[in-house]
Amino acid sequence: MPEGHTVHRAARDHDGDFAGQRVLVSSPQGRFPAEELVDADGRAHLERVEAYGKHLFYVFEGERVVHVHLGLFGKFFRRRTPAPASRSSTRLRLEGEAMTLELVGPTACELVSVEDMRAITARLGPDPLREDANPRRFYAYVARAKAPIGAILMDQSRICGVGNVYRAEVLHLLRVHPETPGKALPKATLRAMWRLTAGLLRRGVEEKRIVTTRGLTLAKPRERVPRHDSTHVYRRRWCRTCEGPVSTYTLRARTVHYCDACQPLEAAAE
DNA sequence: GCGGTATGCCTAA
DNA sequence: TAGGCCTACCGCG
Repeated sequence: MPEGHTVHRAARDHDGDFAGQRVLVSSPQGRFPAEELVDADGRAHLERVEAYGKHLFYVFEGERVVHVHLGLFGKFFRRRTPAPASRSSTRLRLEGEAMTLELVGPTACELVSVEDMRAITARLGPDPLREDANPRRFYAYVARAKAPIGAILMDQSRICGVGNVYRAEVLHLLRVHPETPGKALPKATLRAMWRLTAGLLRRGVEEKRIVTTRGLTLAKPRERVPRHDSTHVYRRRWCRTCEGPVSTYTLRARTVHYCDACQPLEAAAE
């Protein structure tokens, strides 16, 4: 689940659940130093929760920040308070007035300072899900990059929040081959790429899952797009658009999915 | 119960 | 580029 949409949705939900409260903080698994954050009653005052790309920041009183990165396996379990007993693998547990949160399997869950938080976000490219995002940094880099666009989209220092699923789907919808060098892409295609990425990510935040089919509009409340129909090429054997075979190869240790017929290399590189 | 798989990313060589 | 981290889930038997 964890591409940018998951993280931004978590920030929104958790901010609503806990911001402004003295939250009971613990680490049933013992690998997060909750005792360094809490007062004698086991609680700490949470001011707000913020997302930047795939990074989450829980900002507590006193400029103390819990930095979370879900990695490949990380997952949240959100329940009403009082919640049932924690599973033993729970790295971080937050108990608020109405909701209780458990975090399992994250790559990062650490107590940092506000300066550390700034240093982390400073390393990231613009995030299409943030109001303050400036896509010009992305355009400027791609316009002179020899690197394939398929690699650039996954590079969090160039554009952040995009993962393997959105990469495959954005390139497919724009009919761009993943091996196209950045600088071969027309400016108009780049602008469309940013807008499409932002639109798909926003839809993901609302639907709490990645759906790139059936346009950018949200599914009707009860109309759940079946899993096998939620992407065009990602993890599919046959292209949803042309029904031809989906090709895969490994680029920087990640499997790229694309359709050779819909995304020819020449066409994209004019 | 076991083995394979996954939407990520860091480090060593 | 390969390996490691770390967990849930699913299909198979």
